[in-house]
Amino acid sequence: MNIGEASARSGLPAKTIRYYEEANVAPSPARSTSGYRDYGENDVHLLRFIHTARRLGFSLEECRELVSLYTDPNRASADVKAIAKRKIAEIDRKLKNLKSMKHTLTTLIDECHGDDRPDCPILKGLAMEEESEFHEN
Amino acid sequence: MNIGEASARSGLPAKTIRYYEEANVAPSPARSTSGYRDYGENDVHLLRFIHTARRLGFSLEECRELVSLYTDPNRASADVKAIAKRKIAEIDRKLKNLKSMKHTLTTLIDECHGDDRPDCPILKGLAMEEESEFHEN
DNA sequence: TTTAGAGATTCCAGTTACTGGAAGGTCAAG
DNA sequence: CTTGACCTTCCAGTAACTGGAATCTCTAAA
Repeated sequence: MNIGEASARSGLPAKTIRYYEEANVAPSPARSTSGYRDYGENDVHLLRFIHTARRLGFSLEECRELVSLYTDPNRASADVKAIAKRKIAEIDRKLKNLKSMKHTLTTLIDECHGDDRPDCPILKGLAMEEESEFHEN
Repeated sequence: MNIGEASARSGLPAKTIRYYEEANVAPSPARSTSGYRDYGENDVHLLRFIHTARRLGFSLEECRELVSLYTDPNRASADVKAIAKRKIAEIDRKLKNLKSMKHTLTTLIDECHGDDRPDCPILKGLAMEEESEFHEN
């Protein structure tokens, strides 16, 4: 099948599929005489696999790792588990920071009357001297 | 004060301060005869303001907006409130997706025995045909 | 048969928000 | 006077694409 169909069936834009191929994440399929990429069912599976991994927050680098684990019949599931665990820890950090951000903004908004008067607690809150309760990204 | 001190006092790396200046987010301070940037207290306030806004998840574009609101004595706090509200909605979307990601990964990990056997539920989960329960980024 | 349109190809540029490094100028201390 | 820390500018690179230009190729209709 052409890249358009592979795109429709994997959910990845054609441009992105080409980019992934260039970046050695997605497979390099056979080419037709006219140079069109020709994908098979297995390729679509792999593209969907990558798509899902990306949406789960894995970087392209991690996807490369995951794909090689996926295609390697001798892989150890312990390797995969370790990657997934690292990812969860990272997600927890992000959740923590986002919650803190939301709290700060919500507090700020609650204190803001939102009229046309020129003093605004949100701007004041952003300008505060002390460190806020969240650190790092 | 030199950029190094402004950096220490605002928490922003010197490189980043220069970049912000180039990007019209941070102020362009006066220069000494030798070309060194010379920051004042107000500049440091503004840099801290920008730093906080960035950590709260505002893009540089939004920071530009916020800074102009901050420095404009005729600003309406309603404008600021609107930006903050947009930001909160965005944070909520991110929280939702991250939670969903975490749930999926946790489920996958729980099912994974993590030994050296070659079949791994995580990889299987990633390869599943059906759409997962989360959509968009 | 021609022709229009969709879809394919490659390559180049731009995005966001920095970060690193090179090459060189300046400043204060010893 | 030299050393080392600090400053300057500029160039390149990062991640993960996205958009656009110029150019094929394929299919179906007039």
